[in-house]
Amino acid sequence: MDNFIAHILVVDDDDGIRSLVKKYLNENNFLISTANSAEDAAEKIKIVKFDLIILDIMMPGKNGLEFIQENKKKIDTPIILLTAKGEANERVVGLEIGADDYLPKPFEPKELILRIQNIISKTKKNDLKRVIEFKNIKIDLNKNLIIKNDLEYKINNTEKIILEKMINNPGKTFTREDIGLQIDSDKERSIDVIITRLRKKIEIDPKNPKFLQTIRGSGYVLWIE
Amino acid sequence: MDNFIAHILVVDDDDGIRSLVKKYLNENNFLISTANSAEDAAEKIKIVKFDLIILDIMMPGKNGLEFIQENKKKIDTPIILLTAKGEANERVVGLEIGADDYLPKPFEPKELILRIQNIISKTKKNDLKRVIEFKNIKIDLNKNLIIKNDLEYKINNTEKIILEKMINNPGKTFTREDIGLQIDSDKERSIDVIITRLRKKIEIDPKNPKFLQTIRGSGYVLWIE
DNA sequence: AATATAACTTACCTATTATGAAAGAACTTT
DNA sequence: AAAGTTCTTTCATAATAGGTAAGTTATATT
Repeated sequence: MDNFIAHILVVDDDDGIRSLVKKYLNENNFLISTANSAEDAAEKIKIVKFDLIILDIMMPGKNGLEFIQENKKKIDTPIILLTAKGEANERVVGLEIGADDYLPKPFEPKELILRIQNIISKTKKNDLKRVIEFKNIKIDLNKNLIIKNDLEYKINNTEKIILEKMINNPGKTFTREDIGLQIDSDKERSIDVIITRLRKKIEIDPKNPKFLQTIRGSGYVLWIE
Repeated sequence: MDNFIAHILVVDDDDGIRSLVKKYLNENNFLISTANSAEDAAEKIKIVKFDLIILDIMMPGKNGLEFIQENKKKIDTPIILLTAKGEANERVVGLEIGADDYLPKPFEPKELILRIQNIISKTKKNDLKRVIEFKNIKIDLNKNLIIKNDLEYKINNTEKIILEKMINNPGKTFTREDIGLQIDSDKERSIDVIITRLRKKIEIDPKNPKFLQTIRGSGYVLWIE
């Protein structure tokens, strides 16, 4: 009974809906937490890492869209929006600013489950790599180590956060802003410097980076293969 | 402007909606065919391979759900369902039997586009060529590299944009204006220069271009084979 | 063949962007 | 409090993009 599929945060100001959804999802093996406002939710996601957030758009105080705008980049938890029926405009905005899916009210509980499973399966299938190896380099995020030519280099927390993101999105270009959000810094110069340091550890020839490359005008990419 | 993103079949018994959707999607670079019934659609998919089907559920004769059940397994074209508002039940059934997404009426055209792009990108991602090889040349748009005779040449963003277009439309002549639009330049001479630079990287004998050829008075073509 | 038009090439210039080193500030650990 | 880390700042230098100009070459037109 304690073997849950996923931990979901349900954000809705309506007590009825919250408890209804909670009850139904509980019966279907999801672990549910709830929040009754965007502010409440913002607090909770600081503490717990959820697998999914179900978010009502219309709420007193901050609404769902505002919540997404403020938090989506920092967290990468998928979000399903609950929209009032017919509110096509809100759905558009929601998807544009980063919701992963939406569900127009009223919805069948069964549909909610389908949508949830769809999203969870997407995000769970690439479970995160912690140890990778390529060429003569081994990166071990569990031990905070990079091993290059049998030499061990320690990586600190910042470096680890960046590497973790990049390793799990090889080939994806990260802007300095992207990286900054992860490590909670808005100093672009600092990010340059951190990249330089990383290169010293990860690259065979740090002056001619093969793996951690610059995309001029855009940011940085990690190539592994 | 014969360069469509995707070929879409719109199935709806309502003339108004059909032509409206067709018009809007046309303006957004989709090639649209229409069918006014499930039966009609069934005929058309026998002949043409569409990239996507937009399907109204409620139609006289066979309805959308029946259409899916009878055809989904044979074809692997993704389907977006148009559902009447509030018909949660139909949505559930639709998703269960194989629709890929649904759109509750009324919808914003913009939302339709978003949904379409979402699905197309999933299915087409692997179709858009990012790495191609011919003769002794390999173009890797992911890594921004051209490899010729085992020598690596970096390509910058401008070159990449041009190459990407050309690679995905080999044999098509691009005017300088076409190219200029892509790279946001209206300087024809500049484009000459960029082509020259590209040839140095891509051609075995840049003075006698085999791949990136001039169509005098018109523009340039890329031949790959 | 003479002329006009179009395309190519080279070299140069400027603005932008990235890098590297070094030193100080902020934070942790001992 | 001292020592060690890590982040930030600054600044000088380097690399790159992409446009311009001008002479050269190729192609078409008469």
